[in-house]
Amino acid sequence: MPNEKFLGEFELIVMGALMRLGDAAYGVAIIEEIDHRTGRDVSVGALYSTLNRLEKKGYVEARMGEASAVRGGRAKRFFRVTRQGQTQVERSAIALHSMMQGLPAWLKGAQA
Amino acid sequence: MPNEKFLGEFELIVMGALMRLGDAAYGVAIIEEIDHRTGRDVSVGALYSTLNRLEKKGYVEARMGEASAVRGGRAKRFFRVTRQGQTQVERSAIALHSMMQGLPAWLKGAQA
DNA sequence: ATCCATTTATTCTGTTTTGTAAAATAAATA
DNA sequence: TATTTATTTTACAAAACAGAATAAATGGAT
Repeated sequence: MPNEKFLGEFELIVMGALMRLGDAAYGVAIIEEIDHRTGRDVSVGALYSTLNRLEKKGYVEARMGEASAVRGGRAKRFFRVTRQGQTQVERSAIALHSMMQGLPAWLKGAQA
Repeated sequence: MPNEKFLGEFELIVMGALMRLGDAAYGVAIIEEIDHRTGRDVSVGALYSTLNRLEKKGYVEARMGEASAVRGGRAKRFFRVTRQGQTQVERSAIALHSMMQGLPAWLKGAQA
């Protein structure tokens, strides 16, 4: 029996952003949320290819929104974490925590 | 200026194992440490290619040990995290924590 | 009313880096 | 010289990433 997979580093970051944003989770908002929390400058390509991959694996679901009445207000694609996705985040969190708990570098990260 | 990179998911796991093992961090011991803590079945190839990449980036350092007086006791290659590597683990920890803190899935992982 | 520049947004294309398994090789002892 | 512990090599799959292309909307000029 082969290994069950864990979420990649960026996949986990994106899942976190989705969970935080709830209903408001679409492209630009996700990029801004990640930038705001981590200072990371995420390219659109990086984000969407990750979202599509997560969708294919059944860890996120997408729904189409409606166009908004502002210049360029094209319809958004909103994402949310599925139950399966939630489970995967937990699995990754457990693995990471088990491995890193108690280490100074990790604790330092927890405070910041 | 492009983005500074973060450690990958498995890279972070390996760095954690090195920190835990201290002086005793070599191939088999690292694999066993990861298996023990996470249940993950790491192949030797996966481990060494990751260690070599981390070494090339200056995040770990290797030293050769001496052969041990047991059947097949070939000399081991021991690894330790460099100061730069320590910094990278912190950076990744901070990013991950900032993104995930407060989320139920993450907290659940922290307990387990 | 229609064209078109501009804006917000997603999709597509291609490349690099990371993750992985398995086979090959090496160095030791019994 | 067979067996054991260990590392190295090889080859490929998956994840991360950037940037260009495309799409769909509005606002203003004519």
